Amino acid sequence: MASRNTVQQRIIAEQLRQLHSHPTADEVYQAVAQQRPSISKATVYRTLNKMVEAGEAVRVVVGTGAERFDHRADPHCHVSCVRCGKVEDVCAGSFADGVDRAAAAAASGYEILSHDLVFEGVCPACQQA
Amino acid sequence: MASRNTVQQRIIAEQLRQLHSHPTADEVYQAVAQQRPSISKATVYRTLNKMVEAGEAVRVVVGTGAERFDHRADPHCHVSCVRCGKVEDVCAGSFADGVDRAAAAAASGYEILSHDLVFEGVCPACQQA
DNA sequence: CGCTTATTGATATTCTTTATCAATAAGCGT
DNA sequence: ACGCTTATTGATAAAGAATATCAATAAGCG
Repeated sequence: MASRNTVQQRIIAEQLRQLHSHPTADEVYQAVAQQRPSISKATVYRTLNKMVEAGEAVRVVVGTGAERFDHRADPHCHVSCVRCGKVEDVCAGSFADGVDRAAAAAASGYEILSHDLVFEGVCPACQQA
Repeated sequence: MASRNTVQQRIIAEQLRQLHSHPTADEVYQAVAQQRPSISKATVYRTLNKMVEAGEAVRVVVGTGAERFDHRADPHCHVSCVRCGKVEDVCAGSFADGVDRAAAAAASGYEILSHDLVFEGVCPACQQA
């Protein structure tokens, strides 16, 4: 028996799909706990890691602090606000990130599996203050 | 008196300049401690953060685990090996990363200050095994 | 309906980084 | 060269995030 389909995993996956805020593991836990108060934080961490490994989610590593998770598995990049810490998608629609994996592979000798592109800046809201 | 020129800071800066392995704060501490065993880990953390803030070093955030520091402050990107965790520079010399900050700014409304491009893959050594 | 065992929940533990605070020393004026 | 002020250090506690451990639970097979 390779793997089992548990309620916990289904709820976590669904919550992550609904959260478009690039939540931390703890934030996913908060959302899941609304629906299933008995869930353990360890289960959330385990399940999120499993989803990342299965390619069903993406781990977004931004600056310092906790890791964040993205329900979108298709290639796209992120902006994070250095003031408030918010993370958003960029490259929505027609904007291609222009990253040349082949060139990186050639230059490094690595077999390139993926890449992450993160912009740091100040979000529109924080530009006001 | 704005800031002081201390031996500790000089040793840390010099060690970081000599380490081209994108060391973690702890690895920098190990190197510095060779030369000044009485140094505190807190001082290493503090000084590295100060250097990053001053633009004299770069914090490289790669996958999970500890943060890494780069003596190079000029814009370039990184490859990390998903097997052994090693981090190396790419984009050495003529390879430009082709990232379009203006487009990201236009698409997001953010004021873009910097960007990080990290490739994940398998390094030549790990490809053997 | 049992049985096996993957998964869970609760908690301890590890690991990384920051906070605290008395002691030290950098660098100014004299 | 000598104090004086206070930025910086060293040692350690504390915070925070993620993983490890392990008995209890439940998924899904026959």
